[in-house]
Amino acid sequence: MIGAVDDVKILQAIGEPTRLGIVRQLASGGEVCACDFTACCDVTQPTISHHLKVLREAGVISGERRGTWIYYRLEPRAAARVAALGHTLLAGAQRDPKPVGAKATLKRAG
Amino acid sequence: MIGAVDDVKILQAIGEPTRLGIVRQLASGGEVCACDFTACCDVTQPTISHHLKVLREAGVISGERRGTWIYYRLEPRAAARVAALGHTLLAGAQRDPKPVGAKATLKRAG
DNA sequence: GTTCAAGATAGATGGTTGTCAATATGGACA
DNA sequence: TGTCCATATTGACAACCATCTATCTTGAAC
Repeated sequence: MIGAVDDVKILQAIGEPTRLGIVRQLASGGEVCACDFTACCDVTQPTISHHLKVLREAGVISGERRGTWIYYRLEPRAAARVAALGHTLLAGAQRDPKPVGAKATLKRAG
Repeated sequence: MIGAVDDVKILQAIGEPTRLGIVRQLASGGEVCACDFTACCDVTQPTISHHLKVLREAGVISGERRGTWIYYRLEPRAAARVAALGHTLLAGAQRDPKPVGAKATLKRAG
């Protein structure tokens, strides 16, 4: 399946307290200056910069420089992948329980 | 916000190749015997057992013993949290770009 | 060009994590 | 009771990661 590796990267990226905080702030703010993350989260500026890089390289956010400041926003493509995965899991969780494991089925049959 | 910590745990849990594979298999299979994970993923049995424990402790899956085998399934609550987060991110990504950062706004004004 | 502030990079470090081999546990069945 | 099989636990180790301090780069304005 194409994109499976990217999904892991996305989940790894947002599966960290500071980075999930950044992403949530972006989701509610739409567009946020990098300088504001330093204020909100209890880590130093290089750490924020590192986390922004991780999120950027995972395709979760993108930044645009405007003068001295850099403004970040969420990447719709990554957001869509998380939403799709959530939908898949929810559908799978609500499905009727019917075991289909090949090995288990064979053993139960034999 | 209640649940933020749990979200990180859930994302950390499914943000690993083997574990995401397990979860995807559960989503499509509904209910899977632990013995079948050993076959699919290219790791040893203790490693699978370890990953199942991580997923269990994050509330992503639950297991039920039936005779010799243990059958795992997805936990609807965790699946719902992923779906909700995906929805939040998608909504935030599609929002009109309007910077709201307090610090940045102040600086641009002054 | 100089200065100042925003952001990125480098290097170091302590903690976490994925993996394995070896062993333990616990149900099923003879 | 004893054996077999599925699963869990233990202990060890290498790789990775989040964080820091210090320093570099870059754009703006004087």
